[in-house]
Amino acid sequence: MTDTNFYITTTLPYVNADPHLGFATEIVLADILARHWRVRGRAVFFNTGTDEHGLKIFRQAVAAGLSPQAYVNHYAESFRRLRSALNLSYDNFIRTTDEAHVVAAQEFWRRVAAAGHIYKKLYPIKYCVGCELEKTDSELEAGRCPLHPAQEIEVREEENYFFKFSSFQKQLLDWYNHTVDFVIPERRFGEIKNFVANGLQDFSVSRLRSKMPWGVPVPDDPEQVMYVWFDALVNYISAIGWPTDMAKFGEWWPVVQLAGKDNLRQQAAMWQAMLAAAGLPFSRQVVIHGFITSSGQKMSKSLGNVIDPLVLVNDFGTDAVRYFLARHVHPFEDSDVTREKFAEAYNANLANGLGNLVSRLMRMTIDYGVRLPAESQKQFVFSEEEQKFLERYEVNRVLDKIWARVGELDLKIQTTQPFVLIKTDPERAKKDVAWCVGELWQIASALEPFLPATAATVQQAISSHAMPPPLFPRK
RNA sequence: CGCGGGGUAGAGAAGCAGUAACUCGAGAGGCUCAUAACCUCUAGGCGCCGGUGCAAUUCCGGCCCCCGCAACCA
Repeated sequence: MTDTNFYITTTLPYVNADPHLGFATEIVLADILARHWRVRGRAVFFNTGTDEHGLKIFRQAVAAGLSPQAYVNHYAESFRRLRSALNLSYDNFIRTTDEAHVVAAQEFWRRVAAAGHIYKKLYPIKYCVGCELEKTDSELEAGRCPLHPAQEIEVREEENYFFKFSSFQKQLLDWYNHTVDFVIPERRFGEIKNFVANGLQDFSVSRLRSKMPWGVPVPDDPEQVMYVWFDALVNYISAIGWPTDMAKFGEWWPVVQLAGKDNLRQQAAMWQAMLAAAGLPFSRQVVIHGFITSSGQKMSKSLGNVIDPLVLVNDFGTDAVRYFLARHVHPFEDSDVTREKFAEAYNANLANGLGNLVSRLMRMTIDYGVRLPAESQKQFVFSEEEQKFLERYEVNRVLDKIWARVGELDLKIQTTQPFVLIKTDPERAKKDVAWCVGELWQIASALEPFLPATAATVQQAISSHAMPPPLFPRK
């Protein structure tokens, strides 16, 4: 990534369910950042896609009576639908089952192995005979499977490949200490420094093919497939041409990665160590956001509090959803979202705020015959403050600023009262309205990365001197 | 003493030593260009107990309560 180029990526969601609001938030944030940099004149490469290998998918496909490929095709499609639903401007949609990605993952493995960072060892796994499943420690309660507490957990040995994560501790810490803003926000950076400083354990990067065939084959070992994480993370480089198109790779790397807090380790430590092991530079930045809860609880089907982003889009419109996710979901902290909160923000800020402002101003503009000069319809720059917020990923603060301007404009109309003056001092009234329309143009321009369609509608109304349809009807 | 984050008006959310922003919601006025919209005013708050300071929401100590993580998972 050069000074003029900007490479941003979301994490690749695992395709074992339809897209949820959390991922929608992440990808909308990425889209806003991408659009904003384009406005500011940088070339942008915006990547997203789907993570499609692994045991969970394999099992669910089998349970659904589908081939894994058919199963992931179905979900990849459902994630692709987000593009139009949320008006996303990504440049690339990578699937980890894409041939080019599979080849890249294998090449990546070869390089890491050739550098001596992968080894094979026997690995004890905890197995619940009742479930017929391997269990992680966090799934066990008091050393027993919560579903089959009467049965002993069996320890079985399996031979897997391991990645020498532990040898990268010093390199990671050095990097962290020399890169002030590598992980954002700072609190998360502290967490990962702490984690790495406390010591790293090598992790398993393959699975027995006989147990789990749905993965990228390990080069030169027909018995094993890559563990899903190892292959999926490589997408960040395979998406920009590594290893076949190194010119393209050099143009865009390193990347700014967005991820949820559950992904901190994988993105900020494991993946960085993998890059180092392959002799590649670290990422530029890892931005960690929070989770979305609903009524104080994690969204889950059994609680019935799941909010489907596509339903919101259907009921309120694309820009309304983008608006809400960008301003009313905190960029870094967990946020509680309910349909009520959404509707409240919609009515207060979109219908009564922006939408109403456009109506009242356009009415006067047209009735009084006020036109915004063409040259005023060109210049736009984000204020320094707005730029700073965007660079810190605080998109909510930028919207706060923009909505403050909406409020000021409403106030301006109230104080100057052009609708009264038009009867006694029409010149004065028209001048005031002209100023207001100029400001409205600026507001619309600032809104472009956030609400692209709305921004265009407002600008179109101003330049064509025509009343737009109500932007956000009250609900 | 496993690690970490946090408790600011009904809700969300800034500030982090010197009259406690802002948004929504509530109450009372005003206006008429507008999507029963808009403007003004009002009520209401720093979890608890100590300490340091001229001054503490802000620093220090203790307590209480939430919430993550602890190697599957946005």
